[in-house]
Amino acid sequence: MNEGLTGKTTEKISTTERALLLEIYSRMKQRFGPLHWWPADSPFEVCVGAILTQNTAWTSAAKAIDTLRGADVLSVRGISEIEESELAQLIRPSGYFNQKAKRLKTFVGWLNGQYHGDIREMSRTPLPRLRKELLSLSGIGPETADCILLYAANKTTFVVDAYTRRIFSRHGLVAKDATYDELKNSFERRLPRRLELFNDYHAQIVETGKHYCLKKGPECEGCPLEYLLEREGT
DNA sequence: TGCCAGGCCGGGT
DNA sequence: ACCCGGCATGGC
Repeated sequence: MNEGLTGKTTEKISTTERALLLEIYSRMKQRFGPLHWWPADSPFEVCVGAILTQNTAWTSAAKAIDTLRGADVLSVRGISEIEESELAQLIRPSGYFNQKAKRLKTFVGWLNGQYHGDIREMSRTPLPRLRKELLSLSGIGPETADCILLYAANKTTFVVDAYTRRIFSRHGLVAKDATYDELKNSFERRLPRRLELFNDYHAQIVETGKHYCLKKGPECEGCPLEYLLEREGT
């Protein structure tokens, strides 16, 4: 029986654990098709979206992004030059607008100072160092950093979010209180280290979560992972 | 009406 | 090293 994907570094990785994660991916992909995330027109918009969607429904973040685009501010220069208080008003629909305005300012300030405001230049930095730099910014935590790394900078890093924890714990595959890094390492050690796989795997998880694993709402009926529950028996 | 959404920070223990 | 209150709008 599966003992769960605990992420302990001493744990041996069996071929069946790897196969299980790949099977889960296969079933999600059969359900939703390839998703080729992230929904954005440019790598910089990915970064903006990653900050604006923190603990917020994507539809709300998308509204704020549309407002920014409409105000012709959805660019490194645009965010850099606009007054922070004015920026906050533009992104009101995304919630936490004062905090997020500051976080966007922090991000572009760093991007300008370190990489001449150039995402491609940023992306040439090796993954471990770039991840540490992002995490050092106030307002960029592990999930936001990994989203930027994976979907804007094309780094092969696995993104963990609320859906990942909820889906995999609901199916008895991880502890409910597993930390971010435990979950991330668990996936990264078991899965082939391929950019396209990491990219689409997280996208499939979010799609699965939105359809079948909200806190309230539809149970697992029709969920691509529903078959995993049969062995639980309460 | 109240709860929830693709987190994170800062201060306290 | 954890724990918690705060942050805020929009949808159901």
